[in-house]
Amino acid sequence: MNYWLMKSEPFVYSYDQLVKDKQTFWDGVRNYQARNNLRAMKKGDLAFFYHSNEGLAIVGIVKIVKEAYPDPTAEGDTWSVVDIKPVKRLKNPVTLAMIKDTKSLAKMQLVTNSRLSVQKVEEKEWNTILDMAG
DNA sequence: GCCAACGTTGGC
DNA sequence: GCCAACGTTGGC
Repeated sequence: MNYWLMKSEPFVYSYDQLVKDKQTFWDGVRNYQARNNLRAMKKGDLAFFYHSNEGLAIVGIVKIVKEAYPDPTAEGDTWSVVDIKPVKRLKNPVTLAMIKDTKSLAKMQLVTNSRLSVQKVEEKEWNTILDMAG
């Protein structure tokens, strides 16, 4: 089982919207690294849902319910999407500033490669963030 | 709104 | 295949 982190600008697609929709396909990824991460996801994997630009925090957890298939919004099968559904909202969002202040999280791609929109999260990091969320 | 970091494109 | 130019992302 692997852990991931997916980013979205809340005014484009927020965690609230996902809760409302119950389930969605994660489209719009146009970066090879991010796409490869999407393709590495397995059904049942969990991912943090991060709000970029506004909020700058991990706000919730989502579950991968369908593994990668061709992005219906793109030509051909170069790009992929996965289906996700909300698991739970974090009691206390974990902000980027908090993550940056935490030594054991300094190696997270969120810090070192902030532009990557789909990232892998190590189990230790996952648990640390869960602790921080209360 | 600015700008740094990064990825992609295209000329050579 | 290199690298300059350009576009996009995302933090501040």
